[in-house]
Amino acid sequence: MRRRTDLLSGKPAPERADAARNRAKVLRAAAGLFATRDPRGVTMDEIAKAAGVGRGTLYRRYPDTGSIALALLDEYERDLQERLLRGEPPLGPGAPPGRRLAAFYAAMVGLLEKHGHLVLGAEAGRMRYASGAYGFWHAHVRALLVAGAVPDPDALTDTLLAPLAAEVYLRQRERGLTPGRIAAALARLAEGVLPPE
Amino acid sequence: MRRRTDLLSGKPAPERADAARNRAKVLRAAAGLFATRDPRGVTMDEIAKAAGVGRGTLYRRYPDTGSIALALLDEYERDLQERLLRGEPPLGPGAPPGRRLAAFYAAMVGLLEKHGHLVLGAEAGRMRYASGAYGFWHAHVRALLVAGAVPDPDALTDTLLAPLAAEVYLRQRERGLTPGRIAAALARLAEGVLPPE
DNA sequence: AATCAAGTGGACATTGTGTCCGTTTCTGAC
DNA sequence: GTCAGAAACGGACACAATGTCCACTTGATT
Repeated sequence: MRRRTDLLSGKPAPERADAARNRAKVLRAAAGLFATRDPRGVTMDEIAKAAGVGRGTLYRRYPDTGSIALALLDEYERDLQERLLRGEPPLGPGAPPGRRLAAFYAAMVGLLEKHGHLVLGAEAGRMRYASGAYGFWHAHVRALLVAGAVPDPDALTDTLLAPLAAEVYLRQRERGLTPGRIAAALARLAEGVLPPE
Repeated sequence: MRRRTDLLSGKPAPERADAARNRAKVLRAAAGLFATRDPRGVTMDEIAKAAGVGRGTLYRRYPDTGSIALALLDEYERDLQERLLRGEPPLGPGAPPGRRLAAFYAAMVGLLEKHGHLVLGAEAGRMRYASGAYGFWHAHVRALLVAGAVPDPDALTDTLLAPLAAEVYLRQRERGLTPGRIAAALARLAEGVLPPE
C-alpha cells in the first residue's frame, strides 16, 4: 500500500498523533521566535531547539523557515479571505468595485499591522508569490478590475498589489506613517483607478 | 596621519593603482556572474574566485554580494537620474506632474527590463531602501505629488514606488506581460493619482 | 499483542561567512 | 633609484547554518 492512502476516496491518511503534537509545538515555537527577533535571522536549528524536536523532524515537514512562516500566515489570512467572499459590503460583494478595493486595502493594512513581521519572515521576495494566499488576493483584485471595466486588468493587478508588500508597509511605518494614513493613501489609489460609477 | 587624507580639502586620498585594478576586476566578474545564474545564489567566494582576487580583498570593499550588485546598479541609474533633473520633458521638468510620473514609470520599466536581475541580486528586501538611488526616486515622486497638490504626499510616495520592485516586475514578465503593457498600466495609475490639470 | 509503516532525533558532511594576519605592492620622499 | 611606511592583498581559520541519513521509537491496524 503506497503511503497509506484510502484507495477509494483518494484522501491522504490522517496525521498520526505524535506528528500532530509536534506540528503544533513547532508552529507555536516558531510564532514566538518570529515575533521576538528579526524574523529573517531565525534559523531552522533554533526553531527545532525551541520546539523541543529534532532537526530531522523539522525538515520532514518544512524545507525552510520561510515555509513555516507561510504556514502561520495562511491561518491568519483565511479569515479575511472568507470575509471577501461572503462578508458584508464594502468588503464583501455588493459595493462598487472601487469601494471594495479600498476596503480590501484597509483590511490588508490591518493584517500587515498585526503580522507584517511574519510576512517578512517568509523571506518575502519570490516566496510570497508561491503562497496560496497571494493567488487569492490576485484573483480578487483582478475580479474587481474586470467588474470596473478597467482596460487590461491583467497588467494592473500585480501593480495594485505591490504596495501591500510587507517591506513597503513596514518601511512606511518606520517613516512615521500611521496605519490610517497609509490606508487612506491606498483608498485614494483605489478611487483613482476605479472611479465611482 | 590618519588614513592618508588631504587635511585641507578633506578629500580622501586617491585610490591606489592595484586597488583600482582589483575593483574593476571584481565588478566585471560580478556582473558576469549575476547575469548568468540566479543572482541570489551568487556567493562572495565565487566572485572572489572569478575575479581572481582573495577573499580578504573582496571583503575589504564590499560586506556582501548585495552591496556589489548595488554598486553595479548605481552606475546604471545615475544616467536616468540626470535625465530626470535636467532632461527633456516629459521626463525632465516642464511637463505636468501626471505626465512626468508616467514618463518616470516608463523609464524605470526600461531599467528594470535591462537590469532587473541585478536589483534582485541586491537582496532586494530591505537593502533596496538603503540604496542612495531609492532615496532619489522617492524625492522625485514626492516632488511630483506636491506639484500636483495631492493630499498627504508622504503617504503615497512609497506606495507609488512599490510596483517598481524588481520582484513585482519580473513576476509580471513571467506572467507573460510585455514591458509595454506594464508601462501602460503604470501610466494609468499615474493619471489616476495625478489627473491632468 | 504483534506488526510495520510513519515519525523522530541527532550525528555528519558540506558549504558559505567573516576575520585575522603575515606577505606583497604601491607611492611619495629623498 | 631606492627606501620606508602605509595600504592593499590573499589564503588559512574558526564558526554557523544547512540539509541528509539512518538507527531507533511510537502509534495505528489486524
